[in-house]
Amino acid sequence: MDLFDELLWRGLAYQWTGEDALPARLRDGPITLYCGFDPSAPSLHIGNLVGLTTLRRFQKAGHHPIAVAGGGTGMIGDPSGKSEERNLLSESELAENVASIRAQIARFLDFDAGASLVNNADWLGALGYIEFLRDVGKHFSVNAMLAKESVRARLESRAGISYTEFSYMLMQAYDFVHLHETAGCELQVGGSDQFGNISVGVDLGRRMHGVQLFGLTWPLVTRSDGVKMGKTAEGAVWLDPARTSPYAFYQWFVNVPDADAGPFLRFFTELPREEIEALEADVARAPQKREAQRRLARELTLLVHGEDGLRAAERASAALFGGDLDGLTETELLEIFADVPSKDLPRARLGAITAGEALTEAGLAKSKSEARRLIEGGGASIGNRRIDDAERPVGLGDLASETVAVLRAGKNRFALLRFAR
RNA sequence: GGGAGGAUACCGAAGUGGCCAAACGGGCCUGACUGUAAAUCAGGUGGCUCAGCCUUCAGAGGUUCGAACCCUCUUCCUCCCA
Repeated sequence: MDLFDELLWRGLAYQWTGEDALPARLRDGPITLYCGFDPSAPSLHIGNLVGLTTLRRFQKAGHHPIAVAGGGTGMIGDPSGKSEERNLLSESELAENVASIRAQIARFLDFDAGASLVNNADWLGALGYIEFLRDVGKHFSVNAMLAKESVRARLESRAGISYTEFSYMLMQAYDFVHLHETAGCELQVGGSDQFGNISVGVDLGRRMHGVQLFGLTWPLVTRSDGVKMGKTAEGAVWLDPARTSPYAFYQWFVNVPDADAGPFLRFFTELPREEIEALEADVARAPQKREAQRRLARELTLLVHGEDGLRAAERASAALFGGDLDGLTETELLEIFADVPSKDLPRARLGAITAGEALTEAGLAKSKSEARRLIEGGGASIGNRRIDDAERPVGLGDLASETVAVLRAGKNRFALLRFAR
């Protein structure tokens, strides 16, 4: 099975330009391709995973991936899928973000073996306006631009679209052509929402240089239960362990609905077809074991957080979901302390702090009222014991070990409180 | 430029002087049932020193014993006329 067939099988080839010419070109020999990443936050998140793993697949198949941090386009703002004009970041903020994202991309791509990361601010920033209008803008028809879905949606909305965002697609198209000129890049990959922007780049390549460029998009990844991709009650699931612990990252994948486990294994992992099909059969036969979800979580946690991160995530998960919370030792609890949401409190508060306050301090409830409601609804416990009174103090008897109390909200939200001496 | 109608909690949307911390729907949280599912049913969904109190109904003033609701000004939005 060659790369393109594999992408088809995995459901990653959703829409592409050039019809049969693209798979033929891929069979022809190594190709240079790129995928853009939005540097508007200092960390990538789960939503960027498909792009990262797709570039990785190409590199493993002998191609040359370029990750493009949109430091320049990030200063403009992509109108695709946005209902209103977005806030622009400063140049220095973007530069900082690009720097921290580089380390995350390095986990997926081998920069020593032909992969590279570039920041489009480097060439877009140097571009003169007149030069740009003359060399690039000349090739675009406003009539055609107005017909693009991303623009049309905004023209019809009350928010409208600024000239700045309207120009976005020209910038992205120019990126493609520039990468072709400087690095021989022939293919741009992205999510299906990018197909419009990508095909504009393909057109520009033909008009400016008479070359055939290609675009390939994957489908929008969604969850069958409607949970937003990479979202939890606490917010996005980030790749940065300081923002989302390996434990939380791992847990997000363990909790993927059965129906999505197979597709996600295909999208995100490099497991071979037979193995994925076997795991899908496992889900059908014994869904309660979550073999597929566990494997998915394991593969991705290993890739993103390394051996140590995976070990910590599995250790914490086994301890908390193992059933016997009271059987945990101080050492075990301290080991998982860093991975699970947790907080240190002075020993003096032991015996004085109420259960409601403890839940709030631990971050399981946003306010004491919410903690109270949680308790009244029977959804909170310390160790394995349900809390029945928000006012009852948390004392020595509630500790699972010498210093640590294990709090739980609902079925699977845990937090630790440590009352150190 | 003239005229009409709007702005309510995460979102949508009722309410138009006291019975309003504010109906209903969605979302979200929790319980039961389960598989750390789904579906279903039930409860909850501003804050606190919680049988009470405090801050909310675009913003600022005012009328009133009492205002989300009435009046004035301001900001923003929609529609009609030019």
